[in-house]
Amino acid sequence: MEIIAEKKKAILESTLKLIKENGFHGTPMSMVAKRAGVAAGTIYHYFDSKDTLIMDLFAYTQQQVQEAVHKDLREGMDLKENFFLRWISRCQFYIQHPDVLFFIEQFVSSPYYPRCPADQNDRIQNDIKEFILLGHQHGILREVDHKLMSIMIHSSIMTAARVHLDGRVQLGDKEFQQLAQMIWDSIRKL
Amino acid sequence: MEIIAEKKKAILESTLKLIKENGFHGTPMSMVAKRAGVAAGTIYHYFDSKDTLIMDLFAYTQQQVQEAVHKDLREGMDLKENFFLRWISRCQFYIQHPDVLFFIEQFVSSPYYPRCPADQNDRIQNDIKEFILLGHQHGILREVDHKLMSIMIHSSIMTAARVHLDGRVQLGDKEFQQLAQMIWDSIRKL
DNA sequence: GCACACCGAATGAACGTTCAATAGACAGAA
DNA sequence: TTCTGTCTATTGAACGTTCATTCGGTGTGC
Repeated sequence: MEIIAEKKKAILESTLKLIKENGFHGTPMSMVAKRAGVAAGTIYHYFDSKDTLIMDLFAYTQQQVQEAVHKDLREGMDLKENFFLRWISRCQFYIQHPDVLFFIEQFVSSPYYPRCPADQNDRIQNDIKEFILLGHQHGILREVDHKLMSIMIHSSIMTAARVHLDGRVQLGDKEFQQLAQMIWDSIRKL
Repeated sequence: MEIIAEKKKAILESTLKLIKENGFHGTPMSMVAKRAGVAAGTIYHYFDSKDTLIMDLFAYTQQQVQEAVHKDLREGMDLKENFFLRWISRCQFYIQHPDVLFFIEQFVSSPYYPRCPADQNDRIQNDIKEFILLGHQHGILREVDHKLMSIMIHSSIMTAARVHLDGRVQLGDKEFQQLAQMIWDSIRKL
């Protein structure tokens, strides 16, 4: 766990916010610099280029998500509880951090994504996958490729969070439970 | 149904392909012009700006998707058959037209999307929604907001197609059936 | 001779990146 | 303590490129 220099962090955070507001293109380096309270040149002290800034930002957000979800986990839960907790806390994280959600969405459907190392790609779904493997061992989940399953789950989480943030549908406790139940029913053996 | 001038269509199609290859930024108007076999200025005869070109392209792809799905529909299917057919044929359309999928993905997670009229936003899920309403009337589907449900369904389709195209998981007939079944089980009353 | 589709070089603004210059921190030498 | 040199962090004006857009002009059909 590397300690990130204050200015470096400021740069990452401003980029995150600006990309949410203006998209990848809409955010020139000069704007990032201004928002972060540094000079344009300073960015290049920490990052080789705009591209690597964005790639690094992806790794940075990944780490944030993972930490947030792990914080909520407890011992001694059965698989279903475990699933509900993971699904809901991840969804809530995205809702509390819209900039992270928007950035990840934009990143994964951009030409940047395929360029980053496969193991990092997958880290998004890593703890989901670990959970699925367990479920398969117990014979509770359907016999579906676990990679496919984990991606489908993660996509459902992001979609739900997105819909809520867009204001298209308000998600409260009841809806979280409903959604988690829906996805749970889609992966478990009936 | 407007008849689209040949050059206009060529411009739309090249933009679609180029955006798939290079993303929104990576595709300058000059490149679009070259690929479409027209002069740069010609683009501005048909479109006010790059922005409106992209917005129009969105409407254009929407229409393509809708036509493709409707072609497959037959009369006298029960709700489950209906759902399977819609889910699978839409997924297959995206797989056969990766550029459409990539463009839509990129578009909806960009600052362009919120800028287009709400009714057009929703047309993506329009026929899905119509189906859901029917299912609700028959008491077959869960009591979940139909807007939410239709978005979740559409997202599952796009995700599946995407995973297949990325080569992360090969989808054959068996997998399509499995997936449609999963999603079906997530929306129906158990 | 008017209207329309089309061309493509020219324009000007925006943007990523560079770099010479400055300031500060720190270590060792005197 | 003071001086000196080195290294790093930072600055922001300047550079060169790229790119969306414009516009004067050409060709074609009516």
